[in-house]
Amino acid sequence: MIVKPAEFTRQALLDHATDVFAENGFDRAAVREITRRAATNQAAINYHFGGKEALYREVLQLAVAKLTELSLLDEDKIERVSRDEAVCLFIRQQVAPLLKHGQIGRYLRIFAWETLAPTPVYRDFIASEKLPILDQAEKIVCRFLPAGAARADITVATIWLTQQAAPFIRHYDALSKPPLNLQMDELFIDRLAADLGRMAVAALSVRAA
Amino acid sequence: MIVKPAEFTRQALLDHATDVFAENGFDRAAVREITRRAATNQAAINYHFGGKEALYREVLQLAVAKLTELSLLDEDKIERVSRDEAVCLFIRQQVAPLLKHGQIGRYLRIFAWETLAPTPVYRDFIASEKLPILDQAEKIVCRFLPAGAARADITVATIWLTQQAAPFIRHYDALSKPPLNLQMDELFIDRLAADLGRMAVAALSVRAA
DNA sequence: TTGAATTTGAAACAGCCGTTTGAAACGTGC
DNA sequence: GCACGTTTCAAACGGCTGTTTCAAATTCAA
Repeated sequence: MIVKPAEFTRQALLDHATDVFAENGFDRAAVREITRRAATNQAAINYHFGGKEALYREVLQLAVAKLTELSLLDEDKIERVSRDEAVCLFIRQQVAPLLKHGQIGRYLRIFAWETLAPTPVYRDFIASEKLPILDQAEKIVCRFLPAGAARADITVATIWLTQQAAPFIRHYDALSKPPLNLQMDELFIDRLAADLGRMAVAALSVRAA
Repeated sequence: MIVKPAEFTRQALLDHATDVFAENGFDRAAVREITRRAATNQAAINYHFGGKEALYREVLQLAVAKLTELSLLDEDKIERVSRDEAVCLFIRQQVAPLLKHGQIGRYLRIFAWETLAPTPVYRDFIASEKLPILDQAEKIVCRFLPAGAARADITVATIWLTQQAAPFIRHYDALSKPPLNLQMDELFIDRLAADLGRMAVAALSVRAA
């Protein structure tokens, strides 16, 4: 083995932990299941990370890192492109993970669990490290709302925008399996992103008036 | 003094079970917590219902019954009013539970858990008993889509419409507690329903072209 | 090669889970 | 008052949870 075997175990744990957390959420995820998939012992999690919570914290950090890295938008670009285009790009980057469902989609699924029932670990996490997605969404929304828009209106519109793609992440199985059997190929994702983008632009535009 | 009849215990179990299931989802809901709140013994659940799953099934049935009863729409009305009005009424009935969060909102919260991680009980339930919400949404959506719309497009738009209010059900705590402290009074709900209604109408309208 | 440090492993720990048990307590008809 | 079916209760069951323990294995430096 090229790298240290210990590091290999660590990475295997992180990788399979991401799967199990995405499938079951933090609470229902069993450390025995994670270590079984990583082909190692239960004690490995406590040795390498210090416990289930610490492992989860590291997965969360990895998640935002990957999502940020693969983002179609950054703070500059949001203000360079038109507001309609910004919305479409934002929607597209939310829908994109449907394609490689086993790769990036699991990160979004972890956050989907957290929006329903935030764990203490997640609360601490977002308290210390701001999520770029939320900042992006707020910036975009503010380009549609009137200048003196109330804080509540901004928050409502921001939550709305961030959640536009979420139903399709959650209903992935319902869409791809019988009786619908939709093929989650590039064509479908492109159309879905385009449709949702146009819908979001239209919806946000009525808030501008 | 009135001693508690068996029916009283049954009702208390159903009521507090609804709370606990809404708060934690089926898996994390503990029968010990339910029976503790209902001021009775753990064995009561198995005596009155036959087990945790059977109790949950009964809660689900009660949920659709209540939601159907309080619905602003029925099959007739959907086609009598204008399509825009139908959308607004549909959105309003989804947002309304935010007001009496402890009463009907808990039912929506249970369904929110199920959309993320369907339990076997729920799968059986929707297989036998169709949810009126889904039928309503599909009927409304079809009034916007072209006549020969593909099944996939209808489903995507239906899922989209049913989930428009869901983020605010899920983020109830984030909205009503610091740092936002939004008062979930009738005025706020009215404005939210009106805003979301107009946005949904605008979004669905672009799908008609 | 030797010795210390790192990493892995099987087993056991305490705690919570849903369910079962069998004996009390209860209301009810005789 | 008695007996009977109904309802409640504390206790215990087996199973799963995350974590700990400590010996064995491995790695790496001297």
